Amino acid sequence: MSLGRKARESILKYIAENKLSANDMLPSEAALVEMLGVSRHTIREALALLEQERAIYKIQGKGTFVNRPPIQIESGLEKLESITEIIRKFGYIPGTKWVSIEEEEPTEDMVQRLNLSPGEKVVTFKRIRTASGKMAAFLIDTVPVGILKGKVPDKVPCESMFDFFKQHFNIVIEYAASDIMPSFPTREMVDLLKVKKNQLFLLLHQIHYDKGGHPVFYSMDYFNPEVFRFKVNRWVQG
Amino acid sequence: MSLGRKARESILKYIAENKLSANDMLPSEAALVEMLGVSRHTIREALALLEQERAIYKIQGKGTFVNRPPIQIESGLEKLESITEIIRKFGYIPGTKWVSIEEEEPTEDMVQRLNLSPGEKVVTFKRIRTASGKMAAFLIDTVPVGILKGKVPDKVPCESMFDFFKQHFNIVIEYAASDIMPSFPTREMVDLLKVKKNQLFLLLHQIHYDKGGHPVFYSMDYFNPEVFRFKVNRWVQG
DNA sequence: TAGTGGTCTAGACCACGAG
DNA sequence: TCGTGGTCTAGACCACTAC
Repeated sequence: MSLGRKARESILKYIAENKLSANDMLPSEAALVEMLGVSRHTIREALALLEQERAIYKIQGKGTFVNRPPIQIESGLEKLESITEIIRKFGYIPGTKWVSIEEEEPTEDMVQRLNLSPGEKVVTFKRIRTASGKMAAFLIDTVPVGILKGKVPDKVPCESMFDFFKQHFNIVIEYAASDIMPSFPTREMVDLLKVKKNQLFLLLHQIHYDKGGHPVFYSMDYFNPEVFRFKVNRWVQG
Repeated sequence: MSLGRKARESILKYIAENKLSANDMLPSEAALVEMLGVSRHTIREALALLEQERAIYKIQGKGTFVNRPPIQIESGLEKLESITEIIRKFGYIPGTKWVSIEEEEPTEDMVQRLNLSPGEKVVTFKRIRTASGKMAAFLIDTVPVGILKGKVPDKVPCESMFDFFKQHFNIVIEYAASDIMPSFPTREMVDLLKVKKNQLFLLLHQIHYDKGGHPVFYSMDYFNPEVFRFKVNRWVQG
């Protein structure tokens, strides 16, 4: 953990211990330098982090102030996390049941969305995710064979596709463009999961991109709303 | 204009003049220091700006690279807009059919969510929103009478509640915490809207806050997914 | 005038990636 | 091993706010 991160923690601790509330002024940067024994650059790094999180705000010439607290800090759908992380955050134990890994011809849609080369096939991964044993989500991930270096893996040793791409192909997912919609289960899900035909699911269609903006994989995630409460934090202008 | 900003311009100019394209490597930070005659700190400031704009990306140990330019991101649910604006953005003509405006006793939930004073009542606004005549959404807005200065309006002269609060009470909505879930229509909706009992809706439960972080109103919005395609842009870490 | 955050410099060492 | 970006220090001056 960097000194900047540590300074961030210390400042948060200071706010809590001294019971600072909305619009209270923090110690000046010079004072924080003395208090925490680090350089001003490091203090400003910590303050920049807190400002990004909307925990504080600065006014030149006046000082640094605590932001209105009642804004919930809980992160919502706008933050891209692996489903494993999300299940843990909800206090459940994540589990996975593999359904299938198959090489397929891509649909026209997929060719466009994943920017596939002519003739390039895709590999489809199907999984059931569980939260403390309860059916939480049904996941269909579609990956170009090119990304997998032409090989169709017979096993994926990771809980999360993010870890899989990071560890085996050094690809870091950074961004996902998601369509979100209500949905009934597919016939396959009714058979596999023993859910009712008219049970409600939240369906996310997502294209995942790496740092360079290249599409890496497509996913169709059916979430069980009885397990998850989905949140979105929405800002004007942002 | 700061040196950092100027350096940003110079780097963009460099990219254009040397015709760098996606994934081409930029000169190293040390090289840019020499080229532009400023300190490394300033160069890093300029690069941070460009990285935020997603014009470039960095990989530690390797270098700094030009990003793929056409990463144009349609704004999604994470941006808070009035439904009127959203309908317009989809190319439809927004319309409103008023259902009712009624003063009510708040539920316990509502007392907590809207931080109501003891005994404070709420006013419930029910509307049908249409998009070029098609049923687009069913909206239930719940407002503390305190916000309305104790009066129950018999009409709302605005298309959007945001405009209503801005124009009549000088309250600017800045943020909403939303729960998002799939839903069937309520019995009221089935009667009013002539929709099928098992038609799918996307339901958003939202608390709207003003700039000061005070809750202003609660809304339950049932969206017709046949009219809207909902998007969320999701980032790692952000 | 004094105190605050904003910008900038010069220099150092560390962590990562590739040959 | 070398070059890259990541982190950190010490010190300087500027711009804005308040008194």
